[in-house]
Amino acid sequence: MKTDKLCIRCENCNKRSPLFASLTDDELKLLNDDRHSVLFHEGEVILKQGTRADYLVSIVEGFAKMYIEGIQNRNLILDFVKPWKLMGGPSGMVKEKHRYSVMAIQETLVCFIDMDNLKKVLASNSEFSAQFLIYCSRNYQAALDRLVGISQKQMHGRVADAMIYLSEDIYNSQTIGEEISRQDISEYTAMSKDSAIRVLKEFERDQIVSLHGRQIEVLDSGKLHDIADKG
Amino acid sequence: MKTDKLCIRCENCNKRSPLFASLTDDELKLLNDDRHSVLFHEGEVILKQGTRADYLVSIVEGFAKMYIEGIQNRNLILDFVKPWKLMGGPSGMVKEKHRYSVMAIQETLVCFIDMDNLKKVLASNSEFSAQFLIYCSRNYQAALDRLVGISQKQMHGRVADAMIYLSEDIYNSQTIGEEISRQDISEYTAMSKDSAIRVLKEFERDQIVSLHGRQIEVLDSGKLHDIADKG
DNA sequence: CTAAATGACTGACCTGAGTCAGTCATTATT
DNA sequence: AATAATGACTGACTCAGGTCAGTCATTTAG
Repeated sequence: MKTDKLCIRCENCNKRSPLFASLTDDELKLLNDDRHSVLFHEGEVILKQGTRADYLVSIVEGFAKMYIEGIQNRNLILDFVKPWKLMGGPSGMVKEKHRYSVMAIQETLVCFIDMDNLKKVLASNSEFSAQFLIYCSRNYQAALDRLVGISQKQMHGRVADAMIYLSEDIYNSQTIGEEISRQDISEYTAMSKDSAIRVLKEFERDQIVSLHGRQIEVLDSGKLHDIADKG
Repeated sequence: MKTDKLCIRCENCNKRSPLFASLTDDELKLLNDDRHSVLFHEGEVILKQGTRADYLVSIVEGFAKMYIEGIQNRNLILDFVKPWKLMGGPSGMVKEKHRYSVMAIQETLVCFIDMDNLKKVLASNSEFSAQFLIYCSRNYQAALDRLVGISQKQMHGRVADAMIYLSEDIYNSQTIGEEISRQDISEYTAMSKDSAIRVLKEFERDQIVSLHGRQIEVLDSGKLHDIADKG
């Protein structure tokens, strides 16, 4: 594990996480107590479902997936996460175990922030507390959206959703990188890997995407949105 | 609409909502400004998806369902709610429109609390703010649980989940009341009404439940849990 | 009192989507 | 260089679960 990339002084990098914008220097210092950075390699588990939620986890650099380990070893990917996503907040609030795992998809630098310190800052800074509440609310709403998508759309709609999400929100590009496997797509869309491959191939046949190995290029974003809307 | 049941003085009834326990009398008074109670009849919409989230909604008496109006008029019931459930918080925080509707299943008394007043109290009372955050986190976690249940369990498991939820969490009784229709069960379990009926009938055949009209009596809660766990 | 509407229920049918077995190409191992 | 392992891909088969058409019992409306 390399150390040269680790954040020793966190005051700077904290300021880049929009949520931390409202914190005073003193409050940032408090968060930095017991804070530590760790570099994870591809495939390594950053946060494991079932462990005690003692830390807030912040992605500083890299790329990871957040997933629930469900029934019979089936995973459900909740989100692909990049800087400056925070994780573990909701579980930390209720003093429970983490309800999901996080795994690095690329080399990923992560900061662990002590939950007790977070709570102190939440109690002392009402603006920060309001922002944090907004962040939790957005998580909730995103979960509701996925609930509807997964329960009411069929395969084509769900894959279209995934393509839109990945290209527009995650990659900000027509090209979805090769770090996303077919298996990942199937776990994000709640379907079997074979079915995901099949649908992607149909999209390629219909000139909606083009496939270069793992890399996926969105050719017709309009059609993608149509399919996603219709279900 | 009857008025004799309406809460004119809310200080008392506020104290029964566990979330409000940490509020001072002054803060309660602030919440009670612009607060109003309304009695809804069965089938009436208490809160409509898409309207501005200006109020926090609190169920004071009665029984309602919280549901998302999804694609092609298909609904997804998120929750059956009874006193003292709060709703509309997450949407209110992000100053957006409500992401779900709420409909009275029985005659239901509801309090509307002004969102701006709520925010003032959140800012002034950090203990309340922490409690509110916990409430939002629990909502989020419940949504994650449903996400896994709906995407990874098949019909029998999902209906078993619904029976357990209704009898253990909502009715606190082996008997699920006749205000829950088959359609409601199908919208809670994300399946067609016909399939829900079919599964319930199989459960009856297998002595797991007994059906008396709309009323459902849980006979073998152990078997129900087995089915729910296996998926 | 009759007619229409509603909701539980059932059987027949059909299709969306998972499973399985296997090919091919690429990468890792010895 | 040969072998094993991995992951994308495909076709054939199966089945869970949705749709449809219709019955029956119970309410509601005229």
